[in-house]
Amino acid sequence: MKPTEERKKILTGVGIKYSKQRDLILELLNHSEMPLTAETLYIQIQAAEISMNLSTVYRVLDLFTMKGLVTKNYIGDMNKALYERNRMEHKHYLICLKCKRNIPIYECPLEKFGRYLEEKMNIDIVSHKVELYGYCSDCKQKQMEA
Amino acid sequence: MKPTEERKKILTGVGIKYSKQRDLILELLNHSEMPLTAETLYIQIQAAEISMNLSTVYRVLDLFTMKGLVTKNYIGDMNKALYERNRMEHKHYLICLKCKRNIPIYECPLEKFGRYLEEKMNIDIVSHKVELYGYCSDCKQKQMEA
DNA sequence: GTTCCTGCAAAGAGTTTGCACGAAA
DNA sequence: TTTCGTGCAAACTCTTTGCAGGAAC
Repeated sequence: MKPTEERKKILTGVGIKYSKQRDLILELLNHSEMPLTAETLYIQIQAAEISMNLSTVYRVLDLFTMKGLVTKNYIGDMNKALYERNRMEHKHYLICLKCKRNIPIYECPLEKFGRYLEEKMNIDIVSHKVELYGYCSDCKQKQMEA
Repeated sequence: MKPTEERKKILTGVGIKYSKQRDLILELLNHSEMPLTAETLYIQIQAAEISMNLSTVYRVLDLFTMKGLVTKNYIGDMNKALYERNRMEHKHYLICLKCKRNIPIYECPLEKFGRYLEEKMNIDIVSHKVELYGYCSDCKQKQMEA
C-alpha cells in the first residue's frame, strides 16, 4: 500500500473526505517528532509543491483535532497553539530552555499518583499534561564545555 | 501595618513604583485562590471604585511577571493567558471539565521522578508543570445524582 | 450531480505599543 | 521637578468565518 493510500484510509476511517491538502498536512504531522504550530506547518507546506491557504491549515488542524487524529496544546507562556499527531501513546516533553526543542519522555509517574488523588480527594481524573523545563543533554554538554 | 502599606512594601521591594492601579491588581491577585485572565481581573476592577484601562492591566501583569510577583501560563487549548500570584509554593491544579474551576493540589510526584530522569537522560530539569483534567468532587457528585 | 473543501478577504479575540498627560517620589 | 505610570487609540498577532468557486465521490 502506497503511503498516500494509507493516509487516505486514515481520513476515510474517521469519516472525512480525502483532499490533497489534508493528505499533505497529515503526512507532515506523521513525520514530525515534535509538536508544530500552524505557521510552522504552513511554511513547510510552502516548501512543498502543493500550495494552501493559512485558513485551510487551521481548518484542517481543527478537523483533525475533533476527529482525534491530532492533539492541540498551548505550552508555557507562548500564545500559539501546538499541534501534534495523536499516536495514542502516553508521553510528555522536556522543553529545552536553550534550544527550545521538545524532547519526548515516555515514562510517567502520574498514573499511580492520579489514582491516589482520586481516592483522597473524591475526584475523577480523565487526563493530564506534564511539561518539564530544563536543558537537554546537548545543551547541558555545551554549557559545561564553555 | 495596613494592608495597602504591606503591598506598597512589596512593590518597592522588587524595585517598582507604587500606584493605586498596581496596588489594586496586587490585592486582587493576593485574594484569588486560582489563576485569573486579564479580562477577569479587568471585570473585577470595574466593580471596584478604581477605574483602569485594559492595557494598564496587561502592562501591570507583564511587569509583575518580570519581577517574579506573578506567574503567567496558558492552560489546555485555551488561548488566553492566566495570571496568578507567585506564592513560592509548589502546586498544580485539577481543571474541572464541567465547571472549569482550578482546584489546587499541593502534593507532587515529580520531584523524585525528575531526579531519576536527570540521571537517566543526562539532562537538567529546572522546573515543571502539571495539569490534571477531570471532574471535581462537586461535579462528580451531581453527575452521580443525575 | 451532489456534497463539502478550499481560497480569499474580512472580521474577531487577545495582547502590545506610541504618545501625551498626569501622578508618584 | 523629574521620573515614570496611565489612558486612549491604533496596531499587531493568532485564529475564525462567510461566501463563492472548485474538487472529490
